[in-house]
Amino acid sequence: MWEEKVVIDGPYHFDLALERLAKDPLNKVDKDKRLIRVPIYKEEPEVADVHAVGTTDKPGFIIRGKSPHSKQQVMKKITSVFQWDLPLFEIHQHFTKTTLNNIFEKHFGTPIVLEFSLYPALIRPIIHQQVNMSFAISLTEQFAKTFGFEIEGVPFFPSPETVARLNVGELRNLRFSQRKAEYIINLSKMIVSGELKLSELAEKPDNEVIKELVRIRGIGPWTAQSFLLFGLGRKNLFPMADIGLQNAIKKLYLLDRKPTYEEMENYSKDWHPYLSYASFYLWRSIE
DNA sequence: AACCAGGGAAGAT
DNA sequence: ATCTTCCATGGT
Repeated sequence: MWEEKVVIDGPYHFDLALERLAKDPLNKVDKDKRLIRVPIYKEEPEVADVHAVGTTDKPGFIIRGKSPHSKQQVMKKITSVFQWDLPLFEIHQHFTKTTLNNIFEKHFGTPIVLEFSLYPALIRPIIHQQVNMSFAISLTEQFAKTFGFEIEGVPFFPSPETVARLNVGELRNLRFSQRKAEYIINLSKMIVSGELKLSELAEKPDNEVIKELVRIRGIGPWTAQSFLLFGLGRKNLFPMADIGLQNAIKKLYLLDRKPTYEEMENYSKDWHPYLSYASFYLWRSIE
């Protein structure tokens, strides 16, 4: 058992981040205690606790882990997942000059918290394709709880090896569509065989990652962009196929219909190179 | 009951 | 290359 305190530059509104994370039952969040229990995916999976002790302007955290042996690794993972190394001030500064000014002020300091591991970061958007949010969240929960495992009550996604051995029927029983079941099992098989190496994607530029992922059946532009945004923490993604983004823009600009791709392209011109944050805050604006 | 949902593949033009 | 249709299931 070890404990470490981290102080970072503000703004960083941890409570708003927890509020969003709490919508997913797989996340073990205690908003009153300002605490989240984090699954750490590594050789020997373990759980770490992240506990906020500071304010939005002076953010501080206490991290508690199990084995001193893996402390370095866990701290590095948590720092990157919670994006503690990215100053949000500069990003807010950028958006004050744009049409997203009000939205950014309303959700001031909300960080993008990444997926806890790359494999879930790819599986989750596939599950989320085309179905409403509550059903998607329910599917994902059943998937993780049925085929994954738990440590100290914290759910972990199954490994690619486990999923690769499933048959379509086992996922159909959880109300997955035939196609989605095929997508997920085949993708897992590709990871197991080494045909797809997620950790290597992390070294490549956005456009190459998209090019490589889109060749895989079941992964289109939206899913690849989502992986880059929430899996790799890339800063400049704007998934225009996303219904939520379309609705958020419709609301922001008071349109009587969903925007065309061309309109979205035009609106987003001032938001580079932080399109991921524009996307994220637009999603927040309709939640 | 009808329409929509944090898309993508397959088929048609 | 770009547009249209089908997939498939639950929520509102």
